[in-house]
Amino acid sequence: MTNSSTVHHTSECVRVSEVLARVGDKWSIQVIATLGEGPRRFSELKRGIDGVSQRMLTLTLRGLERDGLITRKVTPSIPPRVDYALTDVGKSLLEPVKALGDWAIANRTTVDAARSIYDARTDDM
Amino acid sequence: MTNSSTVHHTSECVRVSEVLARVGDKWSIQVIATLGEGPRRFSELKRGIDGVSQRMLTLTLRGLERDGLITRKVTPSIPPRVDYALTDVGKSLLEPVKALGDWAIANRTTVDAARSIYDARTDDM
DNA sequence: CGGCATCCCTGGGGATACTG
DNA sequence: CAGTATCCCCAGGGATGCCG
Repeated sequence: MTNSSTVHHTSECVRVSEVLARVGDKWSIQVIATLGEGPRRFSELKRGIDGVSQRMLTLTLRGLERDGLITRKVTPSIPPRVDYALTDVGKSLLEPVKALGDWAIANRTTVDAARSIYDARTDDM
Repeated sequence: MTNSSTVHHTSECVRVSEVLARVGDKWSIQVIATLGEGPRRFSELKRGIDGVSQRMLTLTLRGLERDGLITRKVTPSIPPRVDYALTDVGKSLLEPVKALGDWAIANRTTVDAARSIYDARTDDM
């Protein structure tokens, strides 16, 4: 399929880009993956995801909630408690993301090697 | 990584993040998808990928080449000619990326609907 | 044609402080 | 505890111009 499928593939690519824009940001997948193990409180997520600021965690959670990938359940107690969990849609996203993760694991050494070679080739120039 | 069950999943997530950092930028998947149809010249890629500047296209291609996902073949003629093509590793990446694309297509209306609802709920506040 | 180099500006995202 | 608000910095990336 070299030529004829160009048109519709392009429109698909835009969609893929949008998903990657959603999922490809710095923290979303880590949140999704963590919630893939089960519901978590805000502080649990913050502790579990290394290096995330509460600002970015909040923004990430808001974005995922907006897209219907996670739910946000507030328990107005003292101290307050907020639980996040994947929706069914969110869980379904877990599958292709894991596929990408498997690819990453499977090809990490290959990619790293390619980088070393490329860097070595370009250093002495 | 605080407890034992999250250990291996966390290290995987870092890898996934790295892949998404590579593939999740603004142009990489579009380049990969286009090259998935067959080798392309620089100008063909530029024309085929809407909105990309030659600067970003160059940077994207360099990054993908560095990671061993594409090859760059220079034909020193007048005018010069440069052909890009996916490597086997690059082709293998096409699979999980397409899986993500399929998810995007399958869930686009659902996600869009969730957004509309969320935005409507937050507008009147 | 296929680049690099330069300028410049936007916004992603960290650190910190305050609130219900 | 779970945020919101503010400040600030720097990398991503567009526009333009020059070169082999």
